[in-house]
Amino acid sequence: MTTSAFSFTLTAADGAARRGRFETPHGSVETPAFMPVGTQGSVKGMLLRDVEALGAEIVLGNTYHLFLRPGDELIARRGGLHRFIGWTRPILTDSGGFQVFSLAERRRIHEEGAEFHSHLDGTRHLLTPERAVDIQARLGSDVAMVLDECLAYPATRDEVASSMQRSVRWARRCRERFEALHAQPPNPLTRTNVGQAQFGIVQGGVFADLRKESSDATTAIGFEGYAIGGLSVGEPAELMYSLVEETTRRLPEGQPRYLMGTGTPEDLVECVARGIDMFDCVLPTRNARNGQLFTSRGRVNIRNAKYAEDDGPLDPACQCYTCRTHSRAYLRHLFMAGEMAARTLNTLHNLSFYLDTMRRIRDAIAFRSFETFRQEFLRPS
RNA sequence: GGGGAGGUGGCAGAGUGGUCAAUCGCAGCAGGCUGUAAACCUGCCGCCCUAGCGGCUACGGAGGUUCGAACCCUCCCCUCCCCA
Repeated sequence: MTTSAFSFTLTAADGAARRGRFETPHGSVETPAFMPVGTQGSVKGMLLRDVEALGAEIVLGNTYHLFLRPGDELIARRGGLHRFIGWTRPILTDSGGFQVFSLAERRRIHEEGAEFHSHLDGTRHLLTPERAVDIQARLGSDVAMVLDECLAYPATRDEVASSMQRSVRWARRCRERFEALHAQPPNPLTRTNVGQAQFGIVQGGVFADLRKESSDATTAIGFEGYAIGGLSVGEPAELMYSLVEETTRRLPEGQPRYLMGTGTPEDLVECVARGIDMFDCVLPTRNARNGQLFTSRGRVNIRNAKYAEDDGPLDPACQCYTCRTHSRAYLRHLFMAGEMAARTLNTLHNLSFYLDTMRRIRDAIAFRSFETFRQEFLRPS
């Protein structure tokens, strides 16, 4: 059994920016791509029907969350995550490595894996690299991530080095398990993983030499794609950009590069400029639910009193349903009144803005006008 | 007419001699959020300002007691409840 269902093709380049497409068992994804986050099998505040209508070609799911609830075996019995949630396009699952960071006070980490106290009921669970692979195989995502340790910023060089080296060892174990699973004929619990790809994750904090060491070690293992993890955790944006730039230079040209957990609209443009092909981030969805909207003219906090009688659209340059249909005054009213529709309309807009930005980025690369686009985007009128 | 309860910052509601510009909540104002424990979190919220253990005005009104009153006393105004 091979992983031949996954392939990546570069179709254009403009400077370091790349335009491409990857194929999965559930269809293709145009890159650079933004992947809405659907941690628990739902993009919060949205119907997946509408996420698809916005042009999202792939969404995220999370190993840790889906393992705890409703359980990966339950999902496998339903035919896998796609069938379970009613999403026919590609899905990428994160490994739970981010929860090693975000739930730090509820977990203990050792060589074998990460031990969590469930945030739901306190029960103890051991997430090992092998287990993370098995769970994602049962979920049947198109792209599975290796289990890594996402470290907090700042951290000392020694802490980052030993953590990064452990992430490499974990990546090796993940790959071995992945290949072992694919070497066996599909069984009822793993048939969902046919054609699944696995991405390695580069760590190394803000230390360029450690990033380099991690890149080399991770690419030596060999994955279908490579992610850059452990960034956008509080370090200055310029530092992140330079680390992204140095890291992508060491990654294989012909394989997708995924910057995990990033970022602001500006981050997307800046990191595409440095060779990134894939992004995911909770900012558009979370901030939407909290009243902050991303627009062509900057961020809008719809709670602000100055919008109470603003009859204009949220973003005059946006064609999404929210902007075509409703005024800022109405959106503010809905939000202040705590109406669910406020969250949905806001999320719809923010995702639309992100996905539209990616579309424009792709077009700009294809037309070799990416640098012009970038200058205009970062200097909004 | 008789009896009872009460009037505190936008609302609601603590406080009942000093550490009270006054708990908590709501509403309001502003900020934050980057592989989602997040429809969440933080700050401000009498007025003024050089924003401070700063100045001023304050707990229905007017007096009074006291070194000191939102808290005690007197009178007045007002509200609510019960019985006639």
